[in-house]
Amino acid sequence: MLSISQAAKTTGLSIKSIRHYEQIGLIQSPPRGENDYRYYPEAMIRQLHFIKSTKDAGFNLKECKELLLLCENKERSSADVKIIAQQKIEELQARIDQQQVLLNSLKALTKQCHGNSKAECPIIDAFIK
Amino acid sequence: MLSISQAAKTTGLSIKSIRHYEQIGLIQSPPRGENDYRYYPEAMIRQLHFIKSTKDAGFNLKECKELLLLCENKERSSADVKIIAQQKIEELQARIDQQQVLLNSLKALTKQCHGNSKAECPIIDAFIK
DNA sequence: CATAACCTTTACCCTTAGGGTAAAGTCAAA
DNA sequence: TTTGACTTTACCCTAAGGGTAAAGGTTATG
Repeated sequence: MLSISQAAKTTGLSIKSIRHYEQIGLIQSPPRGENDYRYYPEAMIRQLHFIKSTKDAGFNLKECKELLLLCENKERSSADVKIIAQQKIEELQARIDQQQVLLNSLKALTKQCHGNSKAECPIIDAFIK
Repeated sequence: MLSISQAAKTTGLSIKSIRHYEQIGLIQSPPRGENDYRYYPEAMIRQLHFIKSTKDAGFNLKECKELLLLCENKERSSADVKIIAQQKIEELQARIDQQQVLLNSLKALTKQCHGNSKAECPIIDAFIK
């Protein structure tokens, strides 16, 4: 049984995050000692590891929860997992594309700006329109 | 003098946003009518337009404020504007790169998943480690 | 054994950029 | 005049925690 700081250290999560996950129901409440401290059994440590991985992979906590449920469900079909992954792929792609558009126009504008001590500035001008 | 809904319509901002910008000091408080309604003179409408443009260009409100100040400062140097734009370019590029990494690994994983009715799933397996 | 250094708890406020809603007052048109 | 549209302030909500305080528990050292 690990204390919360030990759990944080081995999973790479912060103490705040672990408590937060409990609060929003992403993990269950761990057993408490007589001192009221949280003590995490191995099964919960494994869950926390899993959450860390999915979070690092770009999933939000709601999606992490779905994946965790699938992870622990032996009746799952890999199709269900794949659907979630594909949705995230599309979301990521859309975000990247959108940011790339912004980046390109900002680059174009910036290239036109002399960047000197004068007030005249194509970047500002573009925003005034 | 435009009412807040007229200001919102012509600038493409929401009423909530306009009030919010006032609250955080991004714009000044507009004059009020006897009815206590906000009425926006043309100069403020131009500011709101400018804010809409910079926001659409990917800047956050703090940066919008900096740009607005530069916009209204006739002593500005275009170099100052260019620095802000270049910082945003780097920030956007970093975010895109990071998301691209996530996207690539998620794509690789998803390609390996059969997406059938069986429980075996390389995506889940990757997250368990 | 005492005390310092560290750990844990709950609770509260903070972040971004507003959205949603309520209650109350105001304006304009039929 | 009444109805519908508009405005006001005020409050709670979002995601994912970070920071801090106050209080109490634990451990290591002298």
